[in-house]
Amino acid sequence: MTNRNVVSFENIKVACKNCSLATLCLPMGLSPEDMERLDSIVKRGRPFHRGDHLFREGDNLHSLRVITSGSVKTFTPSEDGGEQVLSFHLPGELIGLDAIQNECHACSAKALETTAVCEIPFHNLEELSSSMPSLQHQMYRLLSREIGQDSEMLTLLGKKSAEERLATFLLSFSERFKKRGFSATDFFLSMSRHEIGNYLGLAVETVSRLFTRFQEEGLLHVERKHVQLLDLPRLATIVYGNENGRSRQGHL
Amino acid sequence: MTNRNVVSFENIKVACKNCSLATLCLPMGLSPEDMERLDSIVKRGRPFHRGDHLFREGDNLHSLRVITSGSVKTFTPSEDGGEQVLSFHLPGELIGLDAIQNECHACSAKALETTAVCEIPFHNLEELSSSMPSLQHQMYRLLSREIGQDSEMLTLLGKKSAEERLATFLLSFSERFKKRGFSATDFFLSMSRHEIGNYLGLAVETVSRLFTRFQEEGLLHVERKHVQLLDLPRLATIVYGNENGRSRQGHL
DNA sequence: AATTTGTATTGAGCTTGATCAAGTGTTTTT
DNA sequence: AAAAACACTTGATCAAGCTCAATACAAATT
Repeated sequence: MTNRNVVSFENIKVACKNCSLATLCLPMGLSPEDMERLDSIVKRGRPFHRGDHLFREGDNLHSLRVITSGSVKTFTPSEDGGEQVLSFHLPGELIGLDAIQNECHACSAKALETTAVCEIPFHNLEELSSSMPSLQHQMYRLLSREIGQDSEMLTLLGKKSAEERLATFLLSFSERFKKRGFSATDFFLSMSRHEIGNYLGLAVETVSRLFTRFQEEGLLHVERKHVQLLDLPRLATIVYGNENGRSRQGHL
Repeated sequence: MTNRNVVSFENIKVACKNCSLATLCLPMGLSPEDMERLDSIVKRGRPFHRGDHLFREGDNLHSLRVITSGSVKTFTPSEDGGEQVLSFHLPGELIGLDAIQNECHACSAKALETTAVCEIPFHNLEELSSSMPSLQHQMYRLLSREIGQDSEMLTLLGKKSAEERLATFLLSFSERFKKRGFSATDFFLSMSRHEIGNYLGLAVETVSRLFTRFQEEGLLHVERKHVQLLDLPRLATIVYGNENGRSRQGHL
């Protein structure tokens, strides 16, 4: 017997128009009618748990996914069990874009904590965007943004010191949490030191030492995953130069 | 008096359908009719000379550009005169994709030698792709490909040793030249050692030393910009591991 | 042809951050 | 509650690759 009072996940239908993330997410800038059309192809499934794969390298591309709560890392596994963390994703962010090229995922994605996502079947999205210029435009913008973000990361890995890398990392999360209505100075990082190091091209030990040093210098307070940024201006100075930003490596 | 026998650049109209790069370029996979429509919005201007900017960081996005001959580097200049080279582009490659997000170029592009390009006004392209699903699809694919390439570069900068970086660089050019009908083992690099180092996150001196060492080890012959790869298999071993690929830094 | 300027190579020494190793604290399993 | 597994921190040492410096070579300019 089906109990009408039981709310099953399949029945939970949070529409884009009611979603607090709409201004950060794919529907950004769409008219209410367009949003409704987009909404009709979006699927909202059951949540993933810490460590679950959202998809694996080599999987066929079925859907793009938007994080609605929780967080995710994307990474390219290598034969020998190692991996390169490509990025960490927060609510409102679209993942799977690198799979469009070959209709096959080029990286894996794993939930860092309990995580809910909206799935957008790519075939439907493509079709819909064909008849909805505003959606097509938004797709171009999001794809382009991803490229721009990757470029910043290239600069980080190519030119910045360990100190600058961690400061950049922390400020990036600060801003992203702020945009989502959370504190810019007090937050929990869902990933391990190991994953931070991997992402930033540093050894775990270096990350750990830097956290300790930053704390000694009064830049932040850290206790395990809980981070409180105590001096945003000084962190910004480390990242963007001025008296503090002592960058390695030469000019061209 | 206008001499009808003088061919001016404005009159040179190499259509996509006659272009040898069509299979690598934006029109890839379009039907002849669709290609014709795309062709109608493409502009072919006069060539750029070595050192000329195709566009600068901060310029408004007018057009995407495809290299038709020559080569280009894209880079983000930093206040202090330094720069991060983001990538080197060969004929058939589309540049300017990172500008779609803000309709403003996020990097600069400079010709490394005499270089010709096709310009595709983005506004027209977007409009056209709205009524041409195959073109929209191709745009999604190209944007996605760029993201995938950036990810590979992140792995290179985050995990690979200097040796692996240069070997990867050389094999990448080898393959790209081959795709364009040139020799995979004998080619000229149009960029300086400085630019190679910048791109690979290495000092010029390291690049120079590696070229010397690779030559001593019989992997290649190099004289200034002229490179001859003598042992592709061994270069591949450096890049993709096996007995040779001694990579720094740990697994997760 | 000679000078200047820019680019590449080579050497010596140093620094940043990796590696190795041990120890502490936390979480999960039994 | 104890044990095991895991994550993080801290210390000591080492090396890859950067910096500085000198030189060689090529291209451009006079």
